[in-house]
Amino acid sequence: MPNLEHLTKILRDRGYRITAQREIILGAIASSDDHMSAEEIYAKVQARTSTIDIATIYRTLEMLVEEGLACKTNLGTGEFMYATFQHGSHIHLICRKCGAVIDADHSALAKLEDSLLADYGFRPDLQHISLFGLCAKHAQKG
Amino acid sequence: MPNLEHLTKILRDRGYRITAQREIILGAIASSDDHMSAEEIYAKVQARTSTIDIATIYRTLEMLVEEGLACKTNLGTGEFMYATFQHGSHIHLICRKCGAVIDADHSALAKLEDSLLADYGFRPDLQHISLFGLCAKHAQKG
DNA sequence: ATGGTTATTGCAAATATTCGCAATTGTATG
DNA sequence: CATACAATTGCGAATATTTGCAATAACCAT
Repeated sequence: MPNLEHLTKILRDRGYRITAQREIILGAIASSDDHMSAEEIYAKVQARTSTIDIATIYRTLEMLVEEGLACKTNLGTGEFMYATFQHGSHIHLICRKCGAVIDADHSALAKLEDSLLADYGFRPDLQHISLFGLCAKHAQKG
Repeated sequence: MPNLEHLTKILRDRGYRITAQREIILGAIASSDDHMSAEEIYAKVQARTSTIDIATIYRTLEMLVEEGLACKTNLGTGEFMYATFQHGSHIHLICRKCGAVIDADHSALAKLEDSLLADYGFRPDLQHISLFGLCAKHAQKG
């Protein structure tokens, strides 16, 4: 479960500079118990210091995603949601009719992960993925 | 394989009005052999008539996605890609390190589809999904 | 401690997408 | 055919995200 110190160590090891801005942003993310939008992270950071720019938030999130330390997920709300591994693994099922979001158990992805690695050498990030479709209610109607 | 007439019939049956704008937009999508971004669809439509607004393109795409007639996919390029069922089913595997996009066979999703339906009553749209992770090259390095 | 290098940042602008609203128009009804 | 209703549209503005650039600063070597 990555905490702030763990995250900064990994990033330093990979050649990134640990700036004050990044420590604050990583602190905001690490202290959250749910995934957040960029705007929510920005608001949390602004509560601490108003000098950090929203562009820096986006750049830091992009860095975390590229390093596999966070996931960027589209839940159909018009903004992306970000989660680290401390937020646990699960699938977001989003109904394209009513917008309901159902959290599904991660185990359904085990076979998929195995076959993508075996067939393509591809190691998917499946800790937080979102799948669109029809919920039980709307699946019955269609 | 939905063509223009097929698409308009489905939409009319579901209570949508078939406007001239929609026919042109659907025509642009139906005559494409690959998924396109909203900007690409807009450019194709502009080649035919310059009166259709980009907001109308987005509204039409949202309608198609909500009705399950198109999929909205994030390939990490900074814009969403849209595909209909005529574009065939496959998985887009996007490397978060180098951005490479690998098309994987759809069969890996069969079990997932079955278990989501059985366990949650959720019918996922899996014709075009994108999964981020590490390609064979970068998976070896990590 | 100092200087150099280059990664990083704030800011403004640009891009992709969505929203509010008044005007337009497709469809249904008489 | 005419009318009414409400869905749809164009337009401008707003929002979410990304980009370019000059200034700043983290890190390393001396």
